[in-house]
Amino acid sequence: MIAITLPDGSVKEFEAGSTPMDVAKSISEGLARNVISASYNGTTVETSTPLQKDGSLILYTWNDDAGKKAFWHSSAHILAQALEELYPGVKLTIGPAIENGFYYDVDFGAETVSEKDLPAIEAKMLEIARGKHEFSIREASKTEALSYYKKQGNEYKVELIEALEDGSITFCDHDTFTDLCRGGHIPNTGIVKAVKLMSIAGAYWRGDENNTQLTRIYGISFPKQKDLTEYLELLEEAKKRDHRKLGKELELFTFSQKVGQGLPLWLPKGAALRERLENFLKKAQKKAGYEMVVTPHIGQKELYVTSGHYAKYGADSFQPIHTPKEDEEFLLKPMNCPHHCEIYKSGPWSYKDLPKRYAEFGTVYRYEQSGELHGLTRVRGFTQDDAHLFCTPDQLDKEFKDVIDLVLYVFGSLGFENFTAQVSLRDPNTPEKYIGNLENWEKAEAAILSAAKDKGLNYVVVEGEAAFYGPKLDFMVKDALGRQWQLGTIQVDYNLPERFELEYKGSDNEMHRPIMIHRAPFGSMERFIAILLEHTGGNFPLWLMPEQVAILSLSEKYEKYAQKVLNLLENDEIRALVDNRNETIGKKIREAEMKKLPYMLIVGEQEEKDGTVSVRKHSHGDLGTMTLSEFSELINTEIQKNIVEFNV
RNA sequence: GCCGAUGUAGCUCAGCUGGCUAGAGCAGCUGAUUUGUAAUCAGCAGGUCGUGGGUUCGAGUCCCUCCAUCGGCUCCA
Repeated sequence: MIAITLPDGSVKEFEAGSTPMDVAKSISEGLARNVISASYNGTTVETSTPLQKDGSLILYTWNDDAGKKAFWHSSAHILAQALEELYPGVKLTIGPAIENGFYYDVDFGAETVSEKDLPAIEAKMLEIARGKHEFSIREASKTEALSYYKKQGNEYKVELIEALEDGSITFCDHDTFTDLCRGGHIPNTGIVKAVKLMSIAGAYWRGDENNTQLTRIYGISFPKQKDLTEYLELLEEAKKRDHRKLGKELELFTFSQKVGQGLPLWLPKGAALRERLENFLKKAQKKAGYEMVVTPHIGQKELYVTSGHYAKYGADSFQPIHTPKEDEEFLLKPMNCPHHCEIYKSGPWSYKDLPKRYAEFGTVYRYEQSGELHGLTRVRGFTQDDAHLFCTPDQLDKEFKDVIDLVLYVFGSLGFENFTAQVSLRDPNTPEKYIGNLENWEKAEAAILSAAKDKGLNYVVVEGEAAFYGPKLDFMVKDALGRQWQLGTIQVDYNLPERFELEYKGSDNEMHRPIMIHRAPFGSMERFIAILLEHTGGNFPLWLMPEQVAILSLSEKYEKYAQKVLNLLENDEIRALVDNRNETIGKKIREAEMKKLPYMLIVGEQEEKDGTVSVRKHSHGDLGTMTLSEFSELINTEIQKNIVEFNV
């Protein structure tokens, strides 16, 4: 007999060799029907794995993340079998579960498979699923495993197996299909009732662009057809919040083939929104002791040679600008830091002058690969809400923490609650990617980790995500489709001060090197506004709205009164417009609703007589009649509600 | 940059296997209407079918080049 501990703490005795499914059956028949995966002593097991010793068992259903993972991983096996049947000779590589669904990377050889082929593959998958084939794990020796795939001529699986230890290799079988697999499947294929193959894409073997490009097929599957329908509806809803679509509809920004790809053009309403955001941050920065600076959009090549940017990115950047004079080369600035270093260098500083905090909404240009451009979230010309802090080692911790507070203030004020704090460290295996010495890197990384810890941030650590000059604390936010984007960033840098030979005089009358903090709470205006658009669906907080109120005249007869209302609102610094077109009130309301105008004021005979307005709120409907001062108060209360002052 | 897809009027889209002067709705303009909480009616105008080449008696439709966009990969100072 073995003792099995369940998540509620209860311990039950079972015969050795009982399976998680047996345990589920002993608890309830309903659970046995729904259990699709399990973990034993912290390791994923099959529901059919015989348990031989005491331990703690967790049973998973579709409602658990681990259950979904097993479900989708198993679906990837079904996809692989379908592909083998439809495309004999296809070489399988890897097929994991992902956040939403699964994919399988395969090598089709000379054959081209496109989206048109997906329905046929889906049909095959469902046919296999309906066969209710059981998944079963078996162990295999390394020799056996190697010879199996060598016979198939599958060099990818051979490479994978060669990296595995003999004795730890398992295969998973179902129906006629076999795959190298470490386990974690649902009991049988029949549980998969709905499948949708989403897209097809190229993906490099092992994520390295020097390797063969494989074909990746993305899919998602569900235990009920209804779940799939709901998921697809959710995706449709998300598409409505796409910032590219909303940006066009709300007349915020546009692109022009003639100007060039990745170079956004800000329309009047977008520019107004942007300016408001800038002012919001400027105000907080002023309180936090920042000073604004302004630097040019280009700089001599030498500047970037000094900073290291030229060596690192020179070949992949916009190429140098040549002047009539020979041997003169300028680069479009890809970053503001070198310029700010030179500002620091413009005067001698004592430790009493530090920290210096130079801020600039600095526009930079980076030659991003064409396939990488994406609306406003990845562009070639963008404006960073940049600042560089130069401080003494003693000041570093406090300065860093103050910046964290500022970033949290910005995120909080704009409603970004679901962000991930990510400590981005260097990859110790690729030192050639970074400048500076190890000692400085370790100091910088330690500074970030301890500040993040002290601040109680819930953060993840990711190696290999650091900038080439220093580690970062990044604030990641997801877009409407769940893709993660880096918005705010704070970086500790010991290297640029060294390269630019920055100094200050210490209390010991000796020269010392300051430490530099790079930081951008928004990240860039472009990306921040894009993500803000997707989060709010275009319904920005009232204080940010380019237009807050539309005054809709019932007919042209009331134009004078509408104009009077407009003037009074403008006196209260409320942004309003008059719609006095020769259209029905229904149409004016409809258009104002579609433009997401927060408030509509309807004025007609009655209102003019009483000196009132009839108030309608976007997506809430009629709020009734009120006097203008009542309305003014209503709207100002709402505006104030959103604005929290930044306290240092 | 790589893999796959897409590109028709300002916007959203139709145009089957190549065949008369390329269509619709919305937006625009003109006129009528002067309106009470999500589309008033009528008329008019608007397109080198992304670009350049090719096949063909004939190309929006087939083939190639390039450009841009979309979904991924790689990259992201």
